[in-house]
Amino acid sequence: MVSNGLSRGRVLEAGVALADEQGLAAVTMRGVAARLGVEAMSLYHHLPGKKDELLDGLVDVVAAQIHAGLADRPDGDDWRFDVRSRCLVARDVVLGHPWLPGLLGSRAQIRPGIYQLYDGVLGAMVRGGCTYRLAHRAMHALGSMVLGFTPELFSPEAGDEDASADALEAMARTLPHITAMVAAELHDPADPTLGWCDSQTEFEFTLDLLLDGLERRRLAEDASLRP
Amino acid sequence: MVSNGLSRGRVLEAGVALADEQGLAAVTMRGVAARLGVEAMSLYHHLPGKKDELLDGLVDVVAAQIHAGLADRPDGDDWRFDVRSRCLVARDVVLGHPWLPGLLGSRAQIRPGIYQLYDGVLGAMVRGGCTYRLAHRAMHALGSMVLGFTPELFSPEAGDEDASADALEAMARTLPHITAMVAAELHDPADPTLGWCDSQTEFEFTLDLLLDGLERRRLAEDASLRP
DNA sequence: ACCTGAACACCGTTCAAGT
DNA sequence: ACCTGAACACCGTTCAAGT
Repeated sequence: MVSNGLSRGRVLEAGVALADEQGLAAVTMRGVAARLGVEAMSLYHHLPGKKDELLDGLVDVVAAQIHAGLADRPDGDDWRFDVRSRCLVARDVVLGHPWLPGLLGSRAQIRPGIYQLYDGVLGAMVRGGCTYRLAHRAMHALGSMVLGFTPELFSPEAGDEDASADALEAMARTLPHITAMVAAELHDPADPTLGWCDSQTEFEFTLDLLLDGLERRRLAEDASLRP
Repeated sequence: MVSNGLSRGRVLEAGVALADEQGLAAVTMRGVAARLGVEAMSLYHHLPGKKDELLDGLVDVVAAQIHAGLADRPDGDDWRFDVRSRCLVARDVVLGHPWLPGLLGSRAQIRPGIYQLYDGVLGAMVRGGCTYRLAHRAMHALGSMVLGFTPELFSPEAGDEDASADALEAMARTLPHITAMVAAELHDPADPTLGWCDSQTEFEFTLDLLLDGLERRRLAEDASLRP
């Protein structure tokens, strides 16, 4: 036969299955190839970016599964319900691929599919009346819960310095809320303590959010024990 | 000379420095050895557990740094202040070793030094009047924020099935609050929906904690904009 | 005891060669 | 175009050998 039926999609599918069954360490070029009944070197034809592209592809596959799960999910009139259901869908998918958080943490670049997930949450919050700053902080808190990490949206790597006008337009099209958020925060000198993705401030904000909520639950438990 | 001055401590120190400078991928037996001016095979004498022991040792070094930072930190009369300062110290140390969360996520067993950190937070919360159940949920929420993960305390691996009476006694001594929490939750049939570390319930609890807190912040912002 | 050199089975990747 | 075999520089690890 002229072709083996090998394709980028089949290779990534095999990589995900291998990671699910034997962990990320088992995902080697030779291992994935063997699962497809093929030589390791054959993979390079379908993954010009080499193993980096394989690993990025694993992230893309999981991100696509999350997006598929989000598709048949109705938007409610309560932003909390909406964000909550998005997080639950994402978590449900990630539970089936427990290697994902570790993989995400080890990758240099964040994949577009992951950015799109954050963009959706951001949109739901802003529609619900949240400011971009509040939504930004929520992203960090929720991201670390669901995916085990949160990308620094403002870091130099996120928006490459050589970003062309075309690239910016494309970003505004696929990530409208992230784009708007960046614009809003760049032009908002209201709170100089926050500044440019001040991650320490973000961290303390989320920490206090949790501590305040826990104290409120503690007081409620106290009250119900001593009526 | 009869000895090279090589020791477990010096090997781990070199491993941490290498990880800090070039990332976790650079931490190879040969790489660490080269940094010490020695052959890779020499390391095995000081790390009988091989590379696994090296990686566990990196975790231990960072955990020790956090414990050192916690030592000169006064306990306040507000549990939130106490927990907050513990989290900030831990985060401060982890920022200097950004490879730690990924490493923790990839390790099978959780190190005693990490358990001790959780035990300290647990103790502060219980002293402040929190129930063990609430403190348990807080641990998951805070753990994923600071270390990027939270161990399943009740999983079979955590308390090995062949745990001897001696081992249990040692655990009760070094991890008094975790031991008490496990005991309390095992003998508390009050809430059958939670059960044995029901991680889905834990997740939804934390999620709602965040969403409720965000909604409260949103309403506060709204009120301040329209006085 | 502490350290080493040679060797083995792996890994990612290149390159020239097959069809 | 799609796939392969041989080869290279790495990796963790073993083992027999040095001191």
